[in-house]
Amino acid sequence: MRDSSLSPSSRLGGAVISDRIVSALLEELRTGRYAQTDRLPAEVDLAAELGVSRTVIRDALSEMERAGYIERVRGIGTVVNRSVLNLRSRLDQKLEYYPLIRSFGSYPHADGIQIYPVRAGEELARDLAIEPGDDVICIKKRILADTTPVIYSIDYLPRALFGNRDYTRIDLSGDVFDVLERECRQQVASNVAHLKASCGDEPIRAAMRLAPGEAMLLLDEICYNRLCHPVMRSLSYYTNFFDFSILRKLL
Amino acid sequence: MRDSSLSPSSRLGGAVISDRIVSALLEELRTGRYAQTDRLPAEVDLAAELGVSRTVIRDALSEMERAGYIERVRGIGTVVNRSVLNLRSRLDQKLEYYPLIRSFGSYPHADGIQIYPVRAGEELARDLAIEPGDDVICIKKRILADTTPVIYSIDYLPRALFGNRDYTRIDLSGDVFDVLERECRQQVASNVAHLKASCGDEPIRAAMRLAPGEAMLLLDEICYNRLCHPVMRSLSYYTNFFDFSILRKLL
DNA sequence: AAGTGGTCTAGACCACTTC
DNA sequence: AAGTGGTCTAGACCACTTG
Repeated sequence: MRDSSLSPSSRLGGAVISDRIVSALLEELRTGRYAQTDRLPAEVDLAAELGVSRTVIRDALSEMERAGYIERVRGIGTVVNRSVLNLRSRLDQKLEYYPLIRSFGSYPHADGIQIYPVRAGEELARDLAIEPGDDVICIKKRILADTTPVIYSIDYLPRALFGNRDYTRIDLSGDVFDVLERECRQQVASNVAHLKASCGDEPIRAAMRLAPGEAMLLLDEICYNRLCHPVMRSLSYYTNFFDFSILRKLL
Repeated sequence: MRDSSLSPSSRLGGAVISDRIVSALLEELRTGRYAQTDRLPAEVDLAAELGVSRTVIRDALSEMERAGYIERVRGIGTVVNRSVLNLRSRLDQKLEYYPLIRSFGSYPHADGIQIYPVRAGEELARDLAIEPGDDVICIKKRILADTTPVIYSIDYLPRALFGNRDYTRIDLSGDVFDVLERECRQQVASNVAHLKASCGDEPIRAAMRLAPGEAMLLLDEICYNRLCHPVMRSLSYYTNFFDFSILRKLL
């Protein structure tokens, strides 16, 4: 029943048409035909115009609603939230800080890197779904945007992720997400972060060049791969260089 | 084609069957048949067992995936994320702090309440989609959990939301979400928060009884109703009494 | 080859809002 | 009454993973 000419050349993994529709609608909303409107056309109209079934349109709109760009109201229509549309630095959507720093036009790099092995205690073992006493690699470093210190990060990676290789011969100094992907074939799909405000201890404050009265966001995170298996625990201190936003919705 | 006997007595607004399925599955995952497993049955099996079409199952699973409880992997199945399942205090899901404080078994109440009118400046007017110079009601207060100060909040509500009524005769001292709903017929559907770490100024630190070296989360929020119209701006200082977690996912 | 989730169609009816 | 989004069915085929 499906016209396969609609989904050709799909080297992509998952959604094809409906993802393309999301991109197209976001583009139209930002700079195109729908840039001035606060309502999208009715679902049936969109479906007719784009030559797909209403289900496809609804899939696309569901994704956009999940991200907060629109709100669908029964009997009314599809309403646009322009404020959300213009947000950058969404803490709930972005996981990696290297691309984030680049998006500000700054050059991300690390210094003061320390790498050493530790043995997992009770808590770390539970967090990483390993046994207490198992080997864990700890990576501490300071991240700068150009010359400004913006993050102090402490990462814990299960030694087992590197198999039998000698991890001391692997370059662990770059973006830890790249390391995980390149060296461990692990993609981080989601991440649970506990949020605190922290002033940090003296060495960290000095490293981050904090003025008195300045505080940092402390993100205590566990990263999971697609199969919901933990692959990393991180503690990251973020200065207020970042203007993180998050979308909060009742579910 | 639809058997209406499946959706009886639906005083509920939206989803009926699929919402019931979400609740049932979450219950089974937490304390029932699926409490020990890390995979849910295949979609077709769930559909057959529950006597609904696969679409309904997929709607339910989509909602659960959005919340982070499960991850669906093509060719593999539906994987459970037990860590997310056990989270409380999700900053991305909860908007109101009164119920949150209650969920810790504490009694939420406010003191030091100040209410006064202000005129909107450029920024506030833009945030609230009103004109500069328009009347805005400012509510400042301290929130306590039992006897511990946990939040200092500053709320800005457009005067126009109260129509012609004399707002000084309205009780604005309780949960501001209740006030919005009861007095303004406005339900907050979503909320964009900008996150900072802050030490606060001296009066606030004193009011919150902060020790030296303690910092607070500062949430700078704009609340929207279902129609994506802003209804409130808030600045809230949260002490680390709260252990907020958030789910971060690539979209 | 078998099994899983992902996409899509075509059509039906329900619930809510507005005129 | 007309229009909107919300729910649901029944069935098809695609893409990926595993044995």
